Amino acid sequence: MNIKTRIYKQIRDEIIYGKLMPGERLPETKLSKTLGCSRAPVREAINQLESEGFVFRKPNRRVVVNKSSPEEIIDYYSLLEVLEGQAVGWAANHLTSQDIDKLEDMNNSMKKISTNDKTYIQKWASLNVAFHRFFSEKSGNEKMVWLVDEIRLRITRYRYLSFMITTFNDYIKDHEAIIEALRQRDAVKAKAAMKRHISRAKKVLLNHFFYMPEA
Amino acid sequence: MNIKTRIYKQIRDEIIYGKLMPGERLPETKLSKTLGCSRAPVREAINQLESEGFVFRKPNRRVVVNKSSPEEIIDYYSLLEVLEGQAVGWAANHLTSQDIDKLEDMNNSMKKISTNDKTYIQKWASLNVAFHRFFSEKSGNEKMVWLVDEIRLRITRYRYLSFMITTFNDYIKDHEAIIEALRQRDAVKAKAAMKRHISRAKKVLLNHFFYMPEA
DNA sequence: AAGAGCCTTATTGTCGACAATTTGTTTACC
DNA sequence: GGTAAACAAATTGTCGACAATAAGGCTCTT
Repeated sequence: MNIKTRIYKQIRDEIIYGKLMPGERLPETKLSKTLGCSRAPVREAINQLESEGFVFRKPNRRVVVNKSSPEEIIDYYSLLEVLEGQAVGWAANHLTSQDIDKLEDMNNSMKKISTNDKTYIQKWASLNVAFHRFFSEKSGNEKMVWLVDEIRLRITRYRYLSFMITTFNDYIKDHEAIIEALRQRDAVKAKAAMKRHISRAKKVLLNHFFYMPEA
Repeated sequence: MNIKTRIYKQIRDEIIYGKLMPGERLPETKLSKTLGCSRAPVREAINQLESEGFVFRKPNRRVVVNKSSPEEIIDYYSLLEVLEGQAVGWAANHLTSQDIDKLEDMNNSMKKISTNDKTYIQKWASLNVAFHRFFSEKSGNEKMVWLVDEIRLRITRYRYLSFMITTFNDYIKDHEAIIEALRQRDAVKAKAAMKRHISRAKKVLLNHFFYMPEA
């Protein structure tokens, strides 16, 4: 693998998992020393992180980690509601019953994940991504896949937190409602169910991390 | 201005205006010689163009100009319908009557542009961008601005062609319909009008450039 | 003590060079 | 004649260096 790619993933993950905090500066020279390579790959990695919204350049050309904010969560999730809702609506028209079986399998696998399993967050996350990605892939619009992926990448930070606080039962029921609507060939209902599902995820996140009562 | 930025704009414009054709390769060494700089800024410019969908890397790490396709037009414009439609719907709730006046002014300015003016395409384009951008800016969702800009950047190639073939009257009437619906405070109607408008632009483009009868 | 102008230091922007990889071409073999 | 190995050319990935720019600190003045 490229040095650039390795560096990129490393820095990105440190941002996602909260090791690099918002506002923290990312000087190329220091990073290249820490990571044991020259500035060129570090620079490319940072440029990519900038284009993906993880970091941004201040007017003085210093690069800092982007901050988290409830507004950002609201904005991204509201767009996901619109886009994934539309994706489900489009996909509903040409999903085969085998496709729907596959969705059900994924959801059942999620149901079986035990929170005693040490890697349950990773397992849930990857199944959940696959479940959601299924719709954009079957929407018949290639660019929908790109767009939803782009947004989901940008909210990975938040979703990682979300996974640690949620009892997944509500989400699984949401998924079941979507699947049920698809079985009935009711595109409008399926779309509405997806929007509700994403809206719930948005609220869960907002409640836990920004509007928490002073306990 | 940065060398990187200058190079980026130059290459991007050559792609947009059809000077660099789809499939054409972009070797860093050759470009740096042509453009009179070292490889570093060329490389950064190309990376940015890649992240914006203008070029892509083949498996052999050669970079080539992305091809145009009717599917791509359909996909991008369909997403714009959804997103800009939603933007209008959201914006409708908090647009002041001064805001609507401003929209009307822009549309009237577009109406007055004469095709005898040599720069009429540029004038139309910038007013049209401002008109459309107004809604995402007023949608109350910052990320909507980013998303719509991102998509519109990617279809600049097509829109440039579109400007050369269209009689703008239909578009101006579409805009008027949107404005009228907004004056009536009818968000649903305004949203539908915007979707129709973008759908029309999509069809115009498709008809002229890909389904042209063998004349 | 507050602010303006220098000096030092940290950081980024750009360069040329080399190593690694891929492509294209020639040569040898069946 | 066609295929494979060997070689040459083109291209990218990475490096270290230097120049340009901005930040932080120092002195001097008021």
